[in-house]
Amino acid sequence: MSSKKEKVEEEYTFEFYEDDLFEDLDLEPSKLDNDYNEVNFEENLNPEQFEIINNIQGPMLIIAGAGSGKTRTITYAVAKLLSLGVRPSEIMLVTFTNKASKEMIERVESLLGKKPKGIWAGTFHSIANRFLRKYAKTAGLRSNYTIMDETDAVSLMRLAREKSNLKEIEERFPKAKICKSILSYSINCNKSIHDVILWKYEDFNNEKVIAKMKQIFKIYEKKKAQDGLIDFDDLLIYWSALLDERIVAKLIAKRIRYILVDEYQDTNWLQDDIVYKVVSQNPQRNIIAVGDDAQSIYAFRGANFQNIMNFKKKYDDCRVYNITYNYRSIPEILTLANDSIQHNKNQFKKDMQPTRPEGLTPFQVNIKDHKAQARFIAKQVLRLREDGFELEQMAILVRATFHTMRIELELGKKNIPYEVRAGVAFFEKAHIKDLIAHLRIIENPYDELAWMRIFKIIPGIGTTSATKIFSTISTKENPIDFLLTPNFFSNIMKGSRIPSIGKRHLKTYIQQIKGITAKDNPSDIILDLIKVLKDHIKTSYENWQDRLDDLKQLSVYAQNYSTIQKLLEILSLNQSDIGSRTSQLGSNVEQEKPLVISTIHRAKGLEWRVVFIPMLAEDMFPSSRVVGDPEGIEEERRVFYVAVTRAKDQLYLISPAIVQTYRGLQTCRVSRFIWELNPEVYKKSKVQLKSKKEKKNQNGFQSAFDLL
DNA sequence: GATAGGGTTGTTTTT
DNA sequence: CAACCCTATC
Repeated sequence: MSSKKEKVEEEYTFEFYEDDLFEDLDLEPSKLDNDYNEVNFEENLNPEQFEIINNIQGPMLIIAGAGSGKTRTITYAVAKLLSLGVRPSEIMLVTFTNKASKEMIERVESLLGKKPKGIWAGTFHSIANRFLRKYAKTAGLRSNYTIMDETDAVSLMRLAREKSNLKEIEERFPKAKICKSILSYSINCNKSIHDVILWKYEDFNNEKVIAKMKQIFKIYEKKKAQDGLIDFDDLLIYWSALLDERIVAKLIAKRIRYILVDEYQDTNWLQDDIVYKVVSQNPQRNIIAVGDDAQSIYAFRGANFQNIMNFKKKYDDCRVYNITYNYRSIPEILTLANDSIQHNKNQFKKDMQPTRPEGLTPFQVNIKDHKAQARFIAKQVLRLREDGFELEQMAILVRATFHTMRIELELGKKNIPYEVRAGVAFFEKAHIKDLIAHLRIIENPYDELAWMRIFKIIPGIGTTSATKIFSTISTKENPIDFLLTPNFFSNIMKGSRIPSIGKRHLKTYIQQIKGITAKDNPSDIILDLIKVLKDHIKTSYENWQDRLDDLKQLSVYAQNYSTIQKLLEILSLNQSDIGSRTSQLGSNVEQEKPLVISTIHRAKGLEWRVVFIPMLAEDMFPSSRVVGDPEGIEEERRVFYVAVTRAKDQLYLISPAIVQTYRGLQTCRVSRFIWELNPEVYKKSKVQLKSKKEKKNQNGFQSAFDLL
């Protein structure tokens, strides 16, 4: 070991710490244990898939169309590797969400009859986090760093922006959110700030603005370092940097022998580069990349589906497999999807082949307005339920969160249970964030964003005082204790003009928090914090009862985690999985599984028997901000494609003529995604359904098409 | 000087 | 419906 250490000092720029080196992470090979169920691979896979899992070696690229059993192929590949005796800890399985990762591992488990322990499974971000917790010091990070979610990151950028003395320049200057996004593009796409601005925000192409922005980014970086905070991009950056360090890279190479990456079309430059770095450490370069360029819908996050095509160049001995058979949808739905996507010029040609027998042609409904649209969907849902479709087998897939409002209202009226997977997650709400801020302070007392939130809860303290207090305590060894020193306000904060009520409140408030920090069970800590926050919640929100219930729910949720750090990590890395809203209250009775309302982005990888796509109107879907930008339109069309290919049996495409926006009512034309289609791939539902359904309608339902 | 409240603006999608 | 900017008030 000592020779290793010498080498470190000689050759490498990173500073190494003994425990980093000796700990060898979780990379300690898991016990060889292939006492698994025997799996009949041949029986459960089609010949293409079977061939793939029998030849796992070297670089492989699998272009798998929608519904082609992509997830199945990956899970079987993992099972195959394990049954061949590969240790779980030698496999890295990168998925697009942590939920997907969990589900895949569960499927592997049910195949093998045993949980494979120690697989490196998760998103790029969560795997990065696992490395960084171990190698924090080596990477130059505080070991108790806190991961900010996107909202936090924007808030911090806002602080940086305010601090930068914007008055110096006269030009219109982008808001914090835009600044953050420019920085992210720059990092994730390997482009300079200037290039990003030329590419995405041409309006701000101005020397002074760019110079100022760079200055803001510096402040932002500095703040992060001082406060012990990191953002999502940092997780990738630091991971990437660790991989440049040969000792770490070798360690990883020694242990990780197989890399599987799902949804490769949605990787960005940095992620692609990280994969390359991990793979090239291994002499055999075993990597399986799975993806479908037609389903690339995350360009706004820097994703570039060209990564798939470049893959072949990057790994010249790469074998490419195309899986075009579709097991999910009826031929009519595939025909529509194929017809739509061929309008994308910048797309690799690929037609999905149906395997299922014929069914119903997709329905297209032109309808008066958003209200009629909601009524139509609700009624059709009820009717299908009568016909034996379960609610959970139906979904309403929307382009943007605000498209759900009217529909939710209507479903509520008709007593249809539903679950919304869109929009602001449960713990993004102000009161949840407030509570979490307290946890963050307990974990990391230098967390500026968390302190600011807490200070502003105290009446009489606003942004200015909060900033002052923070800058005073943040340089101290123990900020909480320092704040509680007897002469804190009389001496240390002498110059400030905090009203005496504020001072008093603040002291008692912090004292209460301090009392809590002694405990170590997150759930109990939350219960105590709720008591502390109660007054504030009661006086600030009219629906304080609901909000307190939310907080209690959070404490129940926290029971699953043994430390605050774990809990905080889960909260920031699993944004979408936790926060879905349900219309059902009280869950003791056995309930019907609800209908799903989801954004199309969150519906990725899922399927339902029946899918409704509302708001297919110009300026809504495709969104108005994308009109005139050919690339933007193509991305929207891929979003449409993803939505369509979620449907197994029935598809409803709905175009309202009048919609509600924040600006009032707006008339709109039918979406190009409808009119550009060959008219034979869909049927105007007016005719189709009326004739078929009317006889059935003796149960008092008004025909949905009376609305037309 | 600083906070609190009101009016105005502009809203995709997510790790 | 939240962030932002401006103004009345302490």
